[in-house]
Amino acid sequence: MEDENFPYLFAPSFPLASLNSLSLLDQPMQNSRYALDIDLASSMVNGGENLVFPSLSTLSRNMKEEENVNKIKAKSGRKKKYIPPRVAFHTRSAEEILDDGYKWRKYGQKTVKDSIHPRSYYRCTQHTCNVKKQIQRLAKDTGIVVTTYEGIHNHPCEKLMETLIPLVKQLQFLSEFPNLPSF
DNA sequence: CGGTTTTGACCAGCGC
DNA sequence: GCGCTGGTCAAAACCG
Repeated sequence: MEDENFPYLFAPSFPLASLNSLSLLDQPMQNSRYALDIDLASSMVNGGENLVFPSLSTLSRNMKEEENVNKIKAKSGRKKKYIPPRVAFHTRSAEEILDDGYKWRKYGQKTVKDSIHPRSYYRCTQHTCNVKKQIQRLAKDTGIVVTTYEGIHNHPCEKLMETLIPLVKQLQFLSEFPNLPSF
């Protein structure tokens, strides 16, 4: 893959569940720079990996660039809070906790202005990894859950590895018998 | 017992 | 300054 950061940015199951209706929003949520509109209700209709993966790859690259630019600005410029790039997923779902393949630890919850529903704060449980996410319901449309990610995972997704490792082992095993009929 | 959630306290920006 | 708001800390509670 051309973007080395991409595989660690988002786990497969989360976007995969929503391939059918992923689209870029015109207006990003709050202070998140990028937003993706996802409809879980129409999930699993067909596989559209080619649709999603390139756009997430681009997002990852944009976030990295923006992070670098902002850090340089923060160093040389005046005292302003550094806001890291964020990505917001809009997901129509009754369930708030969407499985994105990573393990998270909740570290806070806040009632936010102009919304009945509280916002929850999560951190990636991997000690070396400081990726965070926020979860809240959209005030305007309660059916929509907004999941905002901040940072890029510096380790692979557990769930992804769980499924991949047996496959790789099997391939290694099969490769020891080059005369086997291929499929 | 170890990890996670809950929840009020605390703190840092921002606008006035 | 001062109050409001959003983000984080940390102690206690909770749970397998």
